[in-house]
Amino acid sequence: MTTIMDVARAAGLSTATVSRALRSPGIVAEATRERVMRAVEQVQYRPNLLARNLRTDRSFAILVLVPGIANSFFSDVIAGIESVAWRHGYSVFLGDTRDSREREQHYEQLVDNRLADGVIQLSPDYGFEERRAQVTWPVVHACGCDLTEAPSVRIDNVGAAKEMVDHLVASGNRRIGAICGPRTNPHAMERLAGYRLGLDFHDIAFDRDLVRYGDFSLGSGHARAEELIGLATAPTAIFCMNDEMAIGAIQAIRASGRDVPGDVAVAGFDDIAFAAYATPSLTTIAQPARAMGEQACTILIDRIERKDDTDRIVVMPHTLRIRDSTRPR
Amino acid sequence: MTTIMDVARAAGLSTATVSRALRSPGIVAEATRERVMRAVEQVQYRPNLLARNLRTDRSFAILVLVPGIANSFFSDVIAGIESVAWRHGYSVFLGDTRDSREREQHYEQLVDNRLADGVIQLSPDYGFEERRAQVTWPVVHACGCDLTEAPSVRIDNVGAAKEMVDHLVASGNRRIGAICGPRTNPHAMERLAGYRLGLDFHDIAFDRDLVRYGDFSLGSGHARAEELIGLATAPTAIFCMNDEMAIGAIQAIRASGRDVPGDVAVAGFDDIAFAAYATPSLTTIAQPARAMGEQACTILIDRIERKDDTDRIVVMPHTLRIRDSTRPR
DNA sequence: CTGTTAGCGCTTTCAA
DNA sequence: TTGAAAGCGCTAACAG
Repeated sequence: MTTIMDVARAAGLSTATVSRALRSPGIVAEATRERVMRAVEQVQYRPNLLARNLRTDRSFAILVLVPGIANSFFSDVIAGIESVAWRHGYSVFLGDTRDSREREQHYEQLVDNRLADGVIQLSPDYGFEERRAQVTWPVVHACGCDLTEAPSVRIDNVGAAKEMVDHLVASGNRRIGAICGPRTNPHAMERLAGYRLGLDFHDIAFDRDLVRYGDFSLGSGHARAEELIGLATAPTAIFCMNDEMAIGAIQAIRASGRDVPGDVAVAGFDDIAFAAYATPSLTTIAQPARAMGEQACTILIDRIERKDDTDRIVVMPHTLRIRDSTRPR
Repeated sequence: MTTIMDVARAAGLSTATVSRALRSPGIVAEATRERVMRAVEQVQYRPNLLARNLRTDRSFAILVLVPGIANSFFSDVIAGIESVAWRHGYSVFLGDTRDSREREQHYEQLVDNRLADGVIQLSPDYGFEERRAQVTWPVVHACGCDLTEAPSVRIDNVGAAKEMVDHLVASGNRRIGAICGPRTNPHAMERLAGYRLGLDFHDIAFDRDLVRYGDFSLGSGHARAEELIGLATAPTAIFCMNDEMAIGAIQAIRASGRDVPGDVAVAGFDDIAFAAYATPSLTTIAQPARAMGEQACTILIDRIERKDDTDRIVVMPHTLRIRDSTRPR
């Protein structure tokens, strides 16, 4: 393995000059720089970033904490993060927490140990924030909720969910079921709050029997939908708190011989790529997943490089996308 | 920031002893170890892994090169990689190459620069292998093709595609279209080869008009399917080289007023989570994505740690999963 | 079993 | 504009 010493030797210069020529080309003489570059070529020099990072106490890496990489929405957010990180010369560590606090803390050690300069948290879990005081490195939430502290980026989950209920009511539904996420999930709870707000607004009594709790997976959407349509007074519409559950629900409803939206309308949340290609195409709330990742990463890098320390909370716009799964009958 | 010196001072020991107590607890006296641990607590010591890695010339990180993180199949493979890496104490760098050679090479610098110990390549592109001779770090392919050099893990793409054709023929189809991936993609080409093999086997003439080229996306499946069903002599079955395109195709076919599988049967490849929940549920070839990632990561770590240098090519089993989208009429 | 010491490869004063 | 030299925080001989 060649080192900066080899380059110095080959160029007949000191290591300091080689370092300068490589890092701040402006401060060395033109001719010197060329000699260095030639020597670099000649000995096939590849800087050892481990050494540079140790010396400068920077790693130019960020850690992304994601509850589950296989989730379509999250992978879109990550794609956004990656593109900004790439543009700024940062690498990204992927930390799949699987909603486990143990894994999360283990991964945070990367920052503690100087292997990463900061973290982007995709989980809305604000429990993280309780330890915020002891956390010395920069953190930003890419998918925050109302209670998430700054800096963070999020959408108005409550407002979006209420809009969806408005739409379902406007389409002729008054008996509206919900397939929620886990009770411990802030996104799920905020969307549920928006759902209740919507019902109240339209003077529809809340019926706890019409609310089921899934885990954001296709399978749970399927299972919970079967329960709902099996009810004595089944709902005419089901609002699922993410698209995966909605797609699972559609399948369950059709398998029972019912039509979507003919017998039961179904709505989702997120607008993942599959939503537009579901059969029938899925009405949902579009979150700008990619842009949220880009925003979060920009904020994080600004903080790492101390270009901006203001505690921003960026609320991104969402869009109600009406498709066939809720077309009025 | 506290260092190993602070711990040594607090414990009244040398830094060497502290290092030993932390790294190989067995070789220091019980009492000493306890003193160290107490001191670590007391000064809130967090080892600087940058320094350790520099000293040991290891990074305990691997680089995963993926053509597109948002692809469901790839994110499953990554989940498998991550779980094995985690178990062995390795972190994973995510390199989204977007099929760009420039990005790929940029990311490879991480290994060149000692920030990663090895790489797992998810792209089947064997062009990478041409440079293999100059590549000094360990590489393993998690989704190889026939031409991929060892070490790699893959499935029998040709055989699997042929099996699918067998199934379609057995279900009463003789006019079978194909929606392929890009001509430059080895997986696409191997599956196409299997498709032709299947046709030959059943004495069905190959009709180039029945083969369309997409890019593995939902949208391209939709577009190419529209072309196929618009043909004067439209196919009675369409074999898509991945599930995304198959799901896009199903939507296009149904939107045209035709029934799946009634008028046109549709098959996919991969068996991503959405396949079983498509409407109708999608017949496909199941690849053990997660297990492939696990295998690849195990092989890579074995090589990094020189526990096993044999040039293995692991061929994983695939499964034809017959679902509603191809049920015989 | 523990301490002393010499670096790992780089950047960055300080002097020239 | 360049060089000498110190040192980032850690590990691993080598002694004792």
